[in-house]
Amino acid sequence: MVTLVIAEKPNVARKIAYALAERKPVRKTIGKVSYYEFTRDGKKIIVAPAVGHLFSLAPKTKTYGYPVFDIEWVPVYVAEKGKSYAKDYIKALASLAKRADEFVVACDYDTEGEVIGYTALKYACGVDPSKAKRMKFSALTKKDLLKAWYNLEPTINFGMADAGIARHVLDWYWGVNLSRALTSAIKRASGKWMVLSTGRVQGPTLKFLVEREKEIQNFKPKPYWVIKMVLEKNNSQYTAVYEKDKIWDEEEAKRIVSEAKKGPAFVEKVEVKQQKRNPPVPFDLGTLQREAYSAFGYSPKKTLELAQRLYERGLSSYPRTSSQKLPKNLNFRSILQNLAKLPEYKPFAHELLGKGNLKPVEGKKEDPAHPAIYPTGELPKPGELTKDEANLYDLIVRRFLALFMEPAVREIMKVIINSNGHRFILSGARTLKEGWLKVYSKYVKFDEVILPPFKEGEQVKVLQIKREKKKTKPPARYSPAAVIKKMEDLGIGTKATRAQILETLYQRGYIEGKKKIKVTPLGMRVVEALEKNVPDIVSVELTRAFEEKMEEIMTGKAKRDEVIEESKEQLVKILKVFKEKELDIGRMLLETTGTGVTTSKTVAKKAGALKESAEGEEKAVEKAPDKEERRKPLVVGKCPKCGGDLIIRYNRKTGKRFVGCSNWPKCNVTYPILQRGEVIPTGKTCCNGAPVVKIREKGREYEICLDMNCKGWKR
DNA sequence: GCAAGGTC
Repeated sequence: MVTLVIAEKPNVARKIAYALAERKPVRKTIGKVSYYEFTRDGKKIIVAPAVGHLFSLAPKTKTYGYPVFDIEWVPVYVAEKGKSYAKDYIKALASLAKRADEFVVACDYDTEGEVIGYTALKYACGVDPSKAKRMKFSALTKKDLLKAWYNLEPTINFGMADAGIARHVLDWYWGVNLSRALTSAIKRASGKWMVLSTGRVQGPTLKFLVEREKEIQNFKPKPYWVIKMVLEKNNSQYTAVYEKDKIWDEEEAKRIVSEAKKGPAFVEKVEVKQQKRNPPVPFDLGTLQREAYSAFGYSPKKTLELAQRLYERGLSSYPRTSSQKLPKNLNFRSILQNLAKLPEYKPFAHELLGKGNLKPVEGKKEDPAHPAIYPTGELPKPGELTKDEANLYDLIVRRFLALFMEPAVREIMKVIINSNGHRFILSGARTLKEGWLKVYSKYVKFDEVILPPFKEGEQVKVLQIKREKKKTKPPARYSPAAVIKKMEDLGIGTKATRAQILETLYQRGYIEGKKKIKVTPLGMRVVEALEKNVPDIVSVELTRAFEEKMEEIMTGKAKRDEVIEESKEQLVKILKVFKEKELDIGRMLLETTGTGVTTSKTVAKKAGALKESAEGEEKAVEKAPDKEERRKPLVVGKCPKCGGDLIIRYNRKTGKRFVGCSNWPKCNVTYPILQRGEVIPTGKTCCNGAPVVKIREKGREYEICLDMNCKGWKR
């Protein structure tokens, strides 16, 4: 009897093995994959990892059209570029499965974990998922893992697996079909191939950015006045502000100033309050991403990458967590002892080690799979970390140290000055007791405005009372960190995907600006087009609806395939209408001014996002009354056979481009051409009069002859 | 090529 235990990821496989093994487990490898062998209660056990999803959905037949609903599970490395690392893991599971006669899924206990386990069993191990048992644990401690091992669920949770599968399919149906529809629309209107996309998370994210953009565009600044009193005490000047912070009427402001100037001014009241400020809570990923953005200006994606690197070096814990709580059984003392070896943390760590009871503050958020992010106590070797890694490490360590420290105590002082019946407020604030600020003041700033003592009733020496004209400001643009927060608040995306989805919006040319995000005209039009035709996809309600359906599948109130079928029928209708209006929608996407209702006149001139545009194509849309004549194609040279124009054409079925003669069908000259990159005519010819074109792709440029038999032919 | 979700 050999039992194969499948973990969600390598690190967890190791932990499970160490927890379940009676002695030290034996680590073995297949390819690059480590797995563990050991015995327990006389039973041979192998623990092997997946690396997240090993299988992904892909269309059964390769077409470029839509709608497409015929999909299947394929290895991730087949479906997506850059996933070749998964190959070894699938191989390893397949080979270990041959030796096993019992299977246990030990992935994270959530819908995705269940899908990872289900697909690994079915497609990598080649076994019936209903034969497998389930290890159910919520912490990776020895105690919890052993308990789970001795209380195995008899089967995997098929409700959860079905809900998860439905989520994958629905996201694919909606996302891929609508992305294809958008891409197709802009191609029909412009003749240009440009990938557009949307989805259950991209849609609403872009939408709230668009809403902010509109608020800013429509914003009319409104003037108002503030009144300030400059006063002197102990040879220093201080500025108090009028109790009403905005005065909308200038005459009123004038009146207040002239009345207040008459004086006399005296201290009406002094309010002093002490405020206790508790340490900040442990880092979940979102909070870390926000803090790293405000401290260092790192994008959420960059922060996740840095945190992942620190994790892989063993310096900090797993980053993709939404927990704000530290594990109860973590050995804080030993972590602190190690951190004390680094001079910059030594005084703080020593202070804490002197305390009897080490109790960190904790936040509200929880995560069944992982605790909050903390330093492990492993120390970076000198020079091991890059500047960015070192910055993030410092942030994580200081945050950790702060958790155990005393609250800071702040004094807030408010002096109310009355001058001829008008009240002005002088505010001060200072830190009385630093507490955790000692270690964390690098990353959090509190105002220090120290006021001299004031007594109630004392006369105030007023130097000046003045009014200042100000204007209301439009709402601020979102920063990348603020987008992540907003997504969290709306409950769209996950901790692991939000940063990447934001990057996708940049890649699509929907948004720009590294710190202050601006929606491009293209981004505005995409939301407009979707709102008009597929309002569901830009609404967070779609996520809510999916969640409800998943809940129903899990509880057995709904069937997976019926839910999928229902969504498919809904999409079929939507996509049919979309297709009929494709050309209009495409034209609308190209517009950069106006409301988007006008059609062919206001066109592609400023479609700045169309980076691949070739000269001469853009105006074509203007005189575009008819379906086929709508785009003026790019001429790359003269036809060697009939002297006609050689133009870029697209295969109707596959959407692929090629070079063909404008006199087709009379002349049948065609050349294949690379699918990627911008094509630039050179005017030169080569073999048998075939044109030479320049291809510009991702900053690279090269010239090729279009004749495949040419010696210089590439690809 | 297109989604969103795990993970390196």
